[in-house]
Amino acid sequence: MKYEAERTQLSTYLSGMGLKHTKQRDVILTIFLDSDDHVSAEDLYQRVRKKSPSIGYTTVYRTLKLFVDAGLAQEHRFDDGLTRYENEHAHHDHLVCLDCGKIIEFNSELIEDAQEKVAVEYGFKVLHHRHELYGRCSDCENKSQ
Amino acid sequence: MKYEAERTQLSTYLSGMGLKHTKQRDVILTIFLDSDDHVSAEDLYQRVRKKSPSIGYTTVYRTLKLFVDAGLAQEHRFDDGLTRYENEHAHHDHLVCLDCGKIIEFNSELIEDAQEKVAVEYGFKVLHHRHELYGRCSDCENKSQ
DNA sequence: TTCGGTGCAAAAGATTTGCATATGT
DNA sequence: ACATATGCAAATCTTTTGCACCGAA
Repeated sequence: MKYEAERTQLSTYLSGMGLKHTKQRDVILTIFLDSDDHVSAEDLYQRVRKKSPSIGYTTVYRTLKLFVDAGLAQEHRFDDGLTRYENEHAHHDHLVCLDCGKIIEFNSELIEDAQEKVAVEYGFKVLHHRHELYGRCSDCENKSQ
Repeated sequence: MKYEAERTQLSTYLSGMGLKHTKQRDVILTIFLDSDDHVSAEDLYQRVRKKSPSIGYTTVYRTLKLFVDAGLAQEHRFDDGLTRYENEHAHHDHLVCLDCGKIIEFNSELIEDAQEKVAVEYGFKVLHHRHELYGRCSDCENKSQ
């Protein structure tokens, strides 16, 4: 079964907190895991209602918060003013091409290490971070020359 | 006179765009430049009304947008859901405390270098970037233990 | 005098909460 | 049976807009 790890993680969290495992939570989890990286509550609600029209917006909203608490999702606020939820999978950062809009994921041990040094310097405990490089990808750079 | 450069920049922008130089804009600019780095419209309004109670929230709000257009301020949305405006100065990144909301600025040559390595690796030309570390500041970390 | 600016009130957009009912344990 | 979950409606919170009056150029 797909998403076994996530289901287990949620179940563990639910029983550990004396919370219930409901049909709604199951449906929402499945659709959330199948969605693009950054869904808003509204996005997800629209997808959920196609599959289960009886599920309300509030439940989707509260379930996303639950996922955050359970460590399955991260909340992010972007410049369009919407709160989006990101499926917490292997950490990565982004290169965003301002010409073609392409988004490239990257990972850099060097950056993570340097970041940790900064955190230590300020006595700051980092829980998560966001790092985005905006510019021109190689394709667009070549095209414009 | 303090803030001469900023005043000139604003005046130039205003006349260039056929806009007017008003008392309100002057008051708001002065207080904005004297404020901490990351003020929300509400923050600034509270300070402004102490000095000039007749100035409305809407004017503060619209004036901040004006500052952004004039290149005097940058709009920034952090993950706490508020829009904040920062006086546009030398580049820096942010540490954001998820408990108390404090925002600390930092600069790291190490990170900038590591970032450049990533860019080269992907043939990416970086024009600007955004790097935020979310977590707990030393004060909150100590408090909770 | 003319056109942008201001301030109020109200709209809009998104998130959050209260409450009666439904449901998992 | 009991405590949590759900779904609706309504409240909040923040950002934005409409409009009549004001004021700088």
